[in-house]
Amino acid sequence: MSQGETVGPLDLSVGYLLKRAATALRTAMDTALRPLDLTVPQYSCLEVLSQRPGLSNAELARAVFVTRQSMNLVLRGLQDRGLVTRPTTAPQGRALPSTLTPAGRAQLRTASGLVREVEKRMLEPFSAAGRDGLLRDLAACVDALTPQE
Amino acid sequence: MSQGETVGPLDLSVGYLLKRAATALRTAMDTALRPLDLTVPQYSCLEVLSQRPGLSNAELARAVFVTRQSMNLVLRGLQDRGLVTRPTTAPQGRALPSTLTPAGRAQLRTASGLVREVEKRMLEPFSAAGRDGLLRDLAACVDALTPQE
DNA sequence: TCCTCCATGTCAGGGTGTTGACATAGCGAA
DNA sequence: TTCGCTATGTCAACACCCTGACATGGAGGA
Repeated sequence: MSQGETVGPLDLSVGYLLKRAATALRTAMDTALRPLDLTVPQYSCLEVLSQRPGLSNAELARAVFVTRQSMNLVLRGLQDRGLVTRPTTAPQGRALPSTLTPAGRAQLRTASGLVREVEKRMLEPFSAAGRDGLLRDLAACVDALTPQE
Repeated sequence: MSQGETVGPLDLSVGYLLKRAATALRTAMDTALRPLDLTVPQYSCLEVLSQRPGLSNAELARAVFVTRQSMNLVLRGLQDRGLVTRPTTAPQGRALPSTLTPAGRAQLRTASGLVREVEKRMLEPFSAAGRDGLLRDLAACVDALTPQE
């Protein structure tokens, strides 16, 4: 059953492989982050927040491509674990700017190492030029699919 | 907000772009298939069933990388709409081989055209060689991430 | 023969993400 | 000033998929 049968032209479809690759990466990241009790969305949130501190819930949601509601749950979980702080009252407007706590920064550091390890494993068979090419190709796919260019 | 701000090194991460590309493709396929009242898993099921008729629920699930339970729901929906037939009693063993009905084949034909259109749009900026290279690169990523080589 | 192991289909429960909706706070034009 | 318009945070309901579990049917070894 493994792969001896007639697999059909599915393996020749870019869409099929794209999904397979994304799923494999997601699974690998998930298992790598499990010892830290971090899900992939939680890690993504920490990473974005580290690069752009003070982002509001809605801005974070847009950056990670989820809804505000989902990001709110993620943020609340991180908040309860003391990895992220959010003021109880909005400094101006309604946006509550989130920031990493020192514990959050430490957790992110180890998590980032693990994730980078996974990416390195995935990109092992590539040369530096090949990696850049893949990056460019994926970006081209996204651009071609995005309606409002 | 669009993309003028400091996006940080996120756009340089292959994992990030992989996820973005897969999400964009999924969304595009979903909107393309919406007029036919087909979800992406339903379409995938029809496509696999067309290439390998008589597959059982469990085999279909493995082919599409979902659980038997999820595939069972998909299959039941397709069955209720008359696109797929499944015998009520197993010819042998417990497996119930599924087959496309003529209506299912017709629906798949138009759906397949729409999906192919989306893929064509995504691959527009690529040459034939570039497309093959992308295919090969994605397969390499999957292989590098899959534990049991 | 009988018995153990494996695969299949199915049911129940939980987790996670989404859509829809609502109240509130700032901004800009009449 | 006052009236929309937009954006934000939050609640509820729903859908989807997964993990866990169970009963049944076949195959292979003692």
